[in-house]
Amino acid sequence: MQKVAHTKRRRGRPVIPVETSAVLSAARQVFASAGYRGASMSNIAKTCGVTKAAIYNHYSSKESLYFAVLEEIVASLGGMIEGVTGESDEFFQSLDALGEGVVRYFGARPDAARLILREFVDNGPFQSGPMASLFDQVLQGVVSLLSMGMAMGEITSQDPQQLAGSVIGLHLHWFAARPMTESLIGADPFSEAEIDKRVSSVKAQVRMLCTGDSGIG
Amino acid sequence: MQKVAHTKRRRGRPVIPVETSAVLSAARQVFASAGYRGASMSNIAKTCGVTKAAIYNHYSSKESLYFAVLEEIVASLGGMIEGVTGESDEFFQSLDALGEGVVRYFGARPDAARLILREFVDNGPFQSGPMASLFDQVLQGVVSLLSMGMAMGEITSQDPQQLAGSVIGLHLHWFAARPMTESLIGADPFSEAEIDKRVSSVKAQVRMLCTGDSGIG
DNA sequence: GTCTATACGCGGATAGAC
DNA sequence: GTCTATCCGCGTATAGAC
Repeated sequence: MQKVAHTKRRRGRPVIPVETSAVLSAARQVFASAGYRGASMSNIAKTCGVTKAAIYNHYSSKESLYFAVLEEIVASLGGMIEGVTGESDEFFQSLDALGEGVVRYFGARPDAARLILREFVDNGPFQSGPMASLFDQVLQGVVSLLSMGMAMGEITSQDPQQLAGSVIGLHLHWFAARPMTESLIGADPFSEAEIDKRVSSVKAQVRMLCTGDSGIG
Repeated sequence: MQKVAHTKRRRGRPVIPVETSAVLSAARQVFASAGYRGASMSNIAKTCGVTKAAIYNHYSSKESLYFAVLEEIVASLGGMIEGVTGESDEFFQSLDALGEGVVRYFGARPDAARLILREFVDNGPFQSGPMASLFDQVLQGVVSLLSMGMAMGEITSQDPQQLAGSVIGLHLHWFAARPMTESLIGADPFSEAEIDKRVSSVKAQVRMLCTGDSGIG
């Protein structure tokens, strides 16, 4: 497919990055739904309409392809977080913005939460390998943020680690365990309407966990 | 191993279930840590000290062994839930007992939460196959319980499905994503001390989500 | 009932033509 | 850079001896 009329192939780096993005996208999808072990290069190749051998010209191994997928995700997620932090001076407005950002991010990218959660359930090579410190930083960042909220008197005093674990679980599980969520709400969790509902619920729930006040009334 | 002195083999069901339990236990462990695809019969066989062929005398296929593992888990979990329901007339005492029961169950069986969560992240054969209706019943049961609490005025009025999804996520994630939890608390989540801490935190958190009151003061 | 040996397919990775 | 063809190891499952 996608046979482009070409005369003699121009020299230098191609303007269109071949179809690396298509490969990455297919890989993301297959890794997310089957897991690292369950995914096969043949499957990924078929999904994006090339052959296995073609993929090996861009990625030296299955693992390197997998790493590329996860790197792109943590980079875009990190960028999103940077974008929303410091938007407001008020503590709970920042926390709301962060929660909304995360929910909308996972809502817009159905594979992301699943891939991240898999890394921890599988004790995967990305989270336990080169990026261990990066994930650890994120965790400690969440704990620090919550601890700061407690020190400021904004959050009811409690164990920040227990709170962090629950808040993260509450975010990831909804989008990662899709069949459960679908069965629960009887609708597509990734539809616009359902994402909006999740955003407002999560905001209220996080505030309830932090202060016992939903922040609505 | 486990060579029992025997003369002529007594007829009928053996008193000691051979070593089916050892196979099941090994299978549970390997399936939990590697996932269905990632687990291999050779690995399971090695773990319990028999050969692959021996396992096939007890279980006709890898899938049937996997099903046996999950059936045992849902049965014991269901039994535990039955045991704690109706222990008290007071709504939140029942809810506390249920939460504590679930946390202690997952805390005592490190593979359980992981296996259950995997089923939903993988859209696995157990949850999407013969036991779909069973899991659905559990989900609807949680929603019903929360809805009832709202009708009784015990729980602040909110979307019960959103609340159920978050509560379930909060329970499962902590024990299923072990490396994350370990990194978060810097200790073994399955140690007695940490389980106790989780129990009290979860109780307080669920009450916060339901009413905004931690129930402690 | 458990073992050894093996059939058979699939998955990751490479060689070499075009 | 992409293709076809192939190597090789691993995984499920079975056959047949003991």
